[in-house]
Amino acid sequence: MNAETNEIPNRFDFATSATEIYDQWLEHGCFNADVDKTKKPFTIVIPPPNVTGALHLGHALNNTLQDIQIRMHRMQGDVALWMPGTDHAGIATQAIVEKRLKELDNKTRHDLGREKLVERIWQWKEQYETRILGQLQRMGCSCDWRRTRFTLDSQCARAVRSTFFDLFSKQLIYRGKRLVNWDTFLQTAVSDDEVNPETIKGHFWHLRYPFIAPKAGEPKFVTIATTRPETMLGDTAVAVHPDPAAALDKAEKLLREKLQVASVKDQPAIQSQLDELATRKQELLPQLILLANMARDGRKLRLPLVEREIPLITDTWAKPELGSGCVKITPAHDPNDYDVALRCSLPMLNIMNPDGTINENGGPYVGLSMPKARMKVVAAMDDLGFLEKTEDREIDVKHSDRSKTPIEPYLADQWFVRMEQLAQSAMDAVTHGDVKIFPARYANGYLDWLGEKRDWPVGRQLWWGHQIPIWSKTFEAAAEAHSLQSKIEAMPERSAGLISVSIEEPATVHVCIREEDGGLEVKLQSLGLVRQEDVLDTWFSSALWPHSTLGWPEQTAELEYFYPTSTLITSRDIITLWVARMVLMGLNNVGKIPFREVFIHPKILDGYGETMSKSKGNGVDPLDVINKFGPDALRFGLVWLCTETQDVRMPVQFECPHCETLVNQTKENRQQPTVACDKCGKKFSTQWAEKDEDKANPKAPVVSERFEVARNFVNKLWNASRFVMMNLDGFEPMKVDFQSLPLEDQWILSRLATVTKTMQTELKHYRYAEAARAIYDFAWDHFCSLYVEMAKPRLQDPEARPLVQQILAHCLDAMLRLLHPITPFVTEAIWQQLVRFAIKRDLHSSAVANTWIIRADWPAVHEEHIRPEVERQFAHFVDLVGAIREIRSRQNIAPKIAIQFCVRCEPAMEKLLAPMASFLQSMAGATATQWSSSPTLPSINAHVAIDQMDVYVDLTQFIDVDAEISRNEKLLSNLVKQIQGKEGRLSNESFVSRAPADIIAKERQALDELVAQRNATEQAIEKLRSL
RNA sequence: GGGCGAAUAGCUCAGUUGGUUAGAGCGCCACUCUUACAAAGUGGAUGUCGGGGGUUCGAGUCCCUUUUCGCCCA
Repeated sequence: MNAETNEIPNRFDFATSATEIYDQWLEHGCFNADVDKTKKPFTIVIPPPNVTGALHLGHALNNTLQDIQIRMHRMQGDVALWMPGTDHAGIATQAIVEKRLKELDNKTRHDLGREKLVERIWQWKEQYETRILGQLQRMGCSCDWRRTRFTLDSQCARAVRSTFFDLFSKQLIYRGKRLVNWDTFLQTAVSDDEVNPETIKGHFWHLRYPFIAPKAGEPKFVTIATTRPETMLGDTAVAVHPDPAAALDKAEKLLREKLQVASVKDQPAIQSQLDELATRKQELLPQLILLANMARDGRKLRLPLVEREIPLITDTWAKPELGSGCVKITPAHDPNDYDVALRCSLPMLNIMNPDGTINENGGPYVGLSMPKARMKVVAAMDDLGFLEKTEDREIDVKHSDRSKTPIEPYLADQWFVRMEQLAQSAMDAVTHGDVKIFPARYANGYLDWLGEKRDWPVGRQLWWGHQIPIWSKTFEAAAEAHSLQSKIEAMPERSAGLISVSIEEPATVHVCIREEDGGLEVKLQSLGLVRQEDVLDTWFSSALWPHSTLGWPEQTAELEYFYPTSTLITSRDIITLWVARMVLMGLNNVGKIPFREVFIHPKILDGYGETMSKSKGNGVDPLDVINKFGPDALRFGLVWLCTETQDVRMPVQFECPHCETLVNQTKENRQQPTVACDKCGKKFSTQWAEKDEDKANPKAPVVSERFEVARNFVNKLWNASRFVMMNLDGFEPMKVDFQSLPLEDQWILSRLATVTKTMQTELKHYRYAEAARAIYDFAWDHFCSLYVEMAKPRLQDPEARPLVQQILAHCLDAMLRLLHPITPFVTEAIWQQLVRFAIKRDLHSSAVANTWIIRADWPAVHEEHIRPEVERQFAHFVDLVGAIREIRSRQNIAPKIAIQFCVRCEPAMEKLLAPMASFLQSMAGATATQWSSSPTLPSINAHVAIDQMDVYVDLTQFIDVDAEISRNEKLLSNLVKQIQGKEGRLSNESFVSRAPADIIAKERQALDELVAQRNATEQAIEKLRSL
């Protein structure tokens, strides 16, 4: 904008304006939220993005939705606090840094050591935190940056220590041996949520174990089948079903039931299974019964290779309908076998080192990796004649989500949180309605997951995270442990509540220290206690986020005022991992729920319906979208698509850096380092470019044309504002009597009041797309296409001009405020210019407009302006304009040529529409010659029937007979179709006798009108033919 | 295997308690540089509402079933 000449460019220059505006907001503390008891608090804590990498479009959506709520509540006069921060994302971040360490320096974390590695991760964190916060700022997020937290900073650390100490003291934390998912690459246990099954090609090896001293008539071997033969080194039993006959009968019964209800297509497969079962009964069953008896008789086997004696046992885990009917039991390396071992009191033999190699229990195979051990074991068994056969088979192998390497089930010491009570409290919070989840269907998953009340394994064998604050010592004898326990219990720190002590059977002492305290640590170390190496699961610290960020465990003024927070806005994949745990931790620590509402927003998918990810190459950086379309378009575009039921599908394009053409991303080209432009043919590079030859091509931003709608809307808004401002010279605020306003003014004010009300209720209920559509329709169709068009002639009339200026200024003002939460930059830019033309512009207030729209009041709903009958009346005008325009277009009459028409209507309609003559002139280029219940028709005319009016456009000068005939014929066939439908319905006896009277009456009336129209149309066609 | 969700115009999506001829934006076609906006304006064409069955006078909407896709859990 040129301040001297009042010239306004016809595009919003977001590239320079956005940062200027954001800096101004920052400079003036517009985002700051401080305790003010005269006002209501409104609080949101950000779902802290992981510092693993830059933000993607999913984050952009998530944060836009939060910013909208924050900005709206801020305008509504609440103290709106948006608490920002990032998450250390334990395993994910460490995995990335370790991977880079390997790639760049070819080193492992052990080469570096704990301290050095953690230092490196902090560097990584600083780099990405800066990038992430920068991205949020470019999006316009109005967080209170003074309060930015990190889940690993000292304040969060203190909250973690306090929580851990509290749970430990309540005996809700314990250590136990459990079979865990072991990631041999990262050398840590990972939770079930961090592993994914992948189907890979494997083998099914059938192995024989010899019996020790079998009796006459008994088999010499038992055959088992396994996909992981190396685990035989840790076998401690072989199981057979206790009653194989009954088990086979049961399996058969199930199959027969299935066959009964199966579709024809599925029947053959089930039948063949039944046939196989019958064969088994014949051939295998006697053998299995014999084996079950042998097991009961205590028969033993000699485990080959390690030459260990192991029992044959009976357990229902052995399935007679599968394989050989017998199964090897490896308790320390298989979850099902682990359960069997618990049931049958079998020893558990660990054969693996943390790095995935065979340990000393593996006999001759010690030191080999699991895959190498597998090959050697199979070869050795083959040499011994114990390999019966090998089958190819597809098998599901769990893979670590982080390192992408296969998971080894592994028996390890793990720290757990007992979930029984905690989970129940979080379930109650939702079932009692204290925490409301939108959309409600997501409550199911939350409740189901918590309902399992599985204890939470919280330890991770990592270096990046909150180290578990427990010092332990294991003794030979229980008595020694108890004596140390007594000694510690007698310490003054114990009575001061700084330490807590417990015994893990049989002889381990655990001491938990409440707060960071070097002296105390030394004291415990002098007693021979050693700190636990493990760190806590990253979700442990994020679970405290709503209260730890507000200062807990201190009872701060912020905590008292802003907690519980108002709403949590997040994505569905972390409802259990994060949302549920925040609820239970909030209840445990603060005694109150952490938030009253939770809104689960859709996921952003690409054009193929796949989730976006960097590894697929279909990810979109919000900054690319901002650079091309602007931050407001990014936000509006996301909101426009954020509906309640559907995920957001978003086809992705490369933007050619040479010619700016959008090149569709396909499953092929998104994986390639360089792609050729569809249009100019020149090459550009993608995220995969690594070689110099690829990098030589300029990199293409990845965007989506879905944002064009929003960009166009922002432009429309900008130009409508430009029009208003260009026509505000000489503007003086004036008092307005609503009742005596012309129809068009009453109408736009009624529309404005309605859309204000809609925005408020839709946003309150998180129906973002509906809100966006409401304001879009208002701004584009109602304000721009109709009101502004009608304002044009009025602005030329000195008498009408002041009033129109007032209404325009008022509407623009309110519209900008309604849009500000969604499109903050463009509305602020316009707002600050508007001040120069109209500093007082609100119809209801003589106050000077606020300097900042971010600080302006949210528009009040003026119920008294909502006039449904005015909106109905106005619709007649819109219909009339449309009818005339259609004829113009059909007859191809140039816009500059004036035409005439007459209308058959009742006097009331004439009274309503005759005063609008000037608008018909300006908007349809047409003049009415008559308004009458029986007008004299032009000799050649085109007739259009609209609600309560017949419009006859004079075509004496213009007639294109063929065009008019074809228009009428089309109309006629349409009418005939409808008449047939209605006549059919009304002649249907059951419709007439059963449908409600008002529906029937409506149908009759509609039919009469249609028949009248048909007759008129037929006559018109006849007349046209005679010309 | 269990649970949740989706399937509507070429594309992305609306469609409240069942009730005239199922809507929007983009794209497409035609015509317009009309001084806010060509990122615009005006008009137009485009649908077996995934398939099958049922309830009902009447079904995109309710019920059953089936197919395909996505997500979560096992």
